Amino acid sequence: MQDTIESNIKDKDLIDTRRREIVNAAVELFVRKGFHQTTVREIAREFGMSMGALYDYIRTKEDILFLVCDHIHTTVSNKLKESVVSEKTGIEILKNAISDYFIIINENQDYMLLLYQETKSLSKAARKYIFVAENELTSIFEDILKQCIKEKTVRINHRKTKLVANNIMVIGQMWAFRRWVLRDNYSINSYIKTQTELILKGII
Amino acid sequence: MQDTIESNIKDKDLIDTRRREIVNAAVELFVRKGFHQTTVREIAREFGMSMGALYDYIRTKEDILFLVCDHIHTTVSNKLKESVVSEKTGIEILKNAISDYFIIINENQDYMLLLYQETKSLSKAARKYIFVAENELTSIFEDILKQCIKEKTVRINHRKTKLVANNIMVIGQMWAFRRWVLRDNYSINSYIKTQTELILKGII
Amino acid sequence: MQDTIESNIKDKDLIDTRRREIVNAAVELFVRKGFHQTTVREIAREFGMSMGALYDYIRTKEDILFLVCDHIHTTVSNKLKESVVSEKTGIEILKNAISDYFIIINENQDYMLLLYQETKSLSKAARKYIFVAENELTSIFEDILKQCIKEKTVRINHRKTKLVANNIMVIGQMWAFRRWVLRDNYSINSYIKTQTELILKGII
Amino acid sequence: MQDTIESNIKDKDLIDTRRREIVNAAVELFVRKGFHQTTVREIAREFGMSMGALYDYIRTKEDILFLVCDHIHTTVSNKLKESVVSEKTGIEILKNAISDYFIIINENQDYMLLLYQETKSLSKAARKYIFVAENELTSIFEDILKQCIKEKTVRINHRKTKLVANNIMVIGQMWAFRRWVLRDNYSINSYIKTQTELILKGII
DNA sequence: TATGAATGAGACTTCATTCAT
DNA sequence: TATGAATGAAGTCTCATTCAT
Repeated sequence: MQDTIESNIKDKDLIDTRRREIVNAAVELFVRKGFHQTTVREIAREFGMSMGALYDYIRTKEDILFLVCDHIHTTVSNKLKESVVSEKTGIEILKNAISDYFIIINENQDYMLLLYQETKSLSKAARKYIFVAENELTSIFEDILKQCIKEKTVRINHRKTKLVANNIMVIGQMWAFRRWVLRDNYSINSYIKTQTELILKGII
Repeated sequence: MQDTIESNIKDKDLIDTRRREIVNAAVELFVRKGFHQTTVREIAREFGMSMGALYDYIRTKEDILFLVCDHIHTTVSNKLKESVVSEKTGIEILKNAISDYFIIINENQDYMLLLYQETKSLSKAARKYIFVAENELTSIFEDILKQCIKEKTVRINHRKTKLVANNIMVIGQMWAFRRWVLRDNYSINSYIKTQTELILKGII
Repeated sequence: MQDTIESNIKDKDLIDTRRREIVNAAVELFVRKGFHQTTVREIAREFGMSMGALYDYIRTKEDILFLVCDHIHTTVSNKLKESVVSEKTGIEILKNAISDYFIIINENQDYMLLLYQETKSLSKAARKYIFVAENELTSIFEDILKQCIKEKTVRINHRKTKLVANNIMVIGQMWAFRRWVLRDNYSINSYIKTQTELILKGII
Repeated sequence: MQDTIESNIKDKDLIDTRRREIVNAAVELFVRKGFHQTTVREIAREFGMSMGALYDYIRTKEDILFLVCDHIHTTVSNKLKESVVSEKTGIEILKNAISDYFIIINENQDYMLLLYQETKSLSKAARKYIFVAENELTSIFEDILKQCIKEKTVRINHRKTKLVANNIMVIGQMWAFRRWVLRDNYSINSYIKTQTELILKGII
């Protein structure tokens, strides 16, 4: 979806490379200072090129935020999708998916924070795009739950799958958002174990 | 805790009055445009006084954000605390508290969003303050859970109370953050009913 | 028509005063360097206030150009209108009007140059406004010519009045635009005398 | 006079070819958007070569403007010079020259506008060059007028020839500059007819 | 001779904050 | 206590020009 953003540069591969570099440069700054507090100048410096060069690959500062958000989401999404492919029973897949998702979040805590805190600085269109991507992710859990229902290992009304899927997502993100509270009492592993139990008890 | 913020004005009562007005003026603007996109000029206009007057009651723009965040949190917090006072059994109190908290969130959706999205624009000290207040709120649920454990209506390890309390908070906030997804399938009442079931099943 | 331009300042009189100062500051710079070569910083410096203050009275750089163009046109226009009020015969009024207009141009050569060279840098709306004002000026000559026709001192088809009026305007402006060629052979007075003769011979 | 402009390229013919292409590319852009609003990138794109290649044939953006102005002037000038060669009486030649010049202007209205509006963006030296070329053109009319005087068909002081010649030029250019006013009432032919009458009446 | 990515100075504009009244 | 004009630093973005390939 990066093709949406115009560029002065003709070499498509170079655009990809440089945009990756820009994302890398920006993400740390955004995490540390937030989008608004980070200046384009700083990003260019971190990027290692001139401001002019930076602006050859994007059109506005907001484009950078979009690239960053898109990157984060794609990373998380891809990792989760990989992990879900499996031949096991629904309930096993669900446990694994929860575990994998929570671990991914744990490994990308800063990025998750960034993703959810700066979304509102995006244009409506970009926000919508992220929103859709988020829903896709949620539907992964929804699908697993539906399989569980079919296998009769989970006894909830079909209508509730979306809600439970969202619960899982949110409980996962909580590990990033409330880390300062949880850290004292839980490792990521014990967090996963405990939360999985609570979730499963609720739906079995 | 507003005393933290310096003011040119001597009359304490006047400070309180004016600051309430400032919060009222700012909150809608922040909700609509976000903190950074809102200018002090706009706030002053909405406030109905001059920029100079506005700056007699605060020291920086960030102070306004803090006042707003504090106000929102206090509102929610007070409402919840009121509702919890009761003579019923722990489990009844828990159900009521969940219901009340979720309803409060429903009635203050925009404010909740604001509270969690703009927090990072606050200074470290202010952020800490909000953080502590948030924890206080969480501990309300924790205490109820502990009472339930004592009454043996809830069978979870004592250690888990904090986690479950946080889960409740987060599931509640989810109603504000994912409203676009949930709105189609749930009213606030059916949301409360279903989520309460899931939560309770997990811990009983 | 200055009311079209927005301003942060509430005091209407102050707006007028400051805008006059801005016009004075800008006009010399524009004459010397042209609109595009003049920076807002230079204008602010000449204006004697900060850039921020400058932007309290206008919204864009182009606004300054508009103010300048409007000012020039109004100045010329007013002077000409004053001079035309008279009790003499049409032909006398015509001679006087030509003379006055040419003298006004002579006294505002730089401004005339500016007016006609930078017009295309204005927005369409502003250009239209100047265009209309220019036509008003032309119609002054047209009206005089019509009076002459009525008095039978000028024998041209009614239809031609507009053309002749435009000729007079253009011949007058020529004194500003081709000054380097004409200066060697003509003073403004001999220029007026000779051109008036040529024009009158053409229409009598 | 293009030799004034330096070039990296050795092949003189290639320089000429490419510069003609550059002029063709630039002139439409300048007409449409003005010199300052047109970027070198746009010119290169229209030119059909890279920016580097473009800069092999010029040294600065201003050089392009000069090439364009020179081209326009040369075009007009050549066409007029062609048309003047004749064996007729002075007065006939004069009428023809006026007619031809006005027709040329009519056919190159946009270019005339460009020529006179962007001149001030040229360097002093380039401006001078255009200025001299303009004078040459004027002197064509001057010479014809002198011939008329010699033939006693025109009765004006010798000194006035330059003035009248300039009048003719300016009245011609007026067709381009005031086209929106004149268009309703005149075709180019009726414009020529009427203006020629007025001019001749003035000098006979 | 041709390419086009890269440079970097500088342009316009905004806005939190102050201070004379 | 209240006003609002003024400040000026800082922000985003553009674009003529260069240079390695």
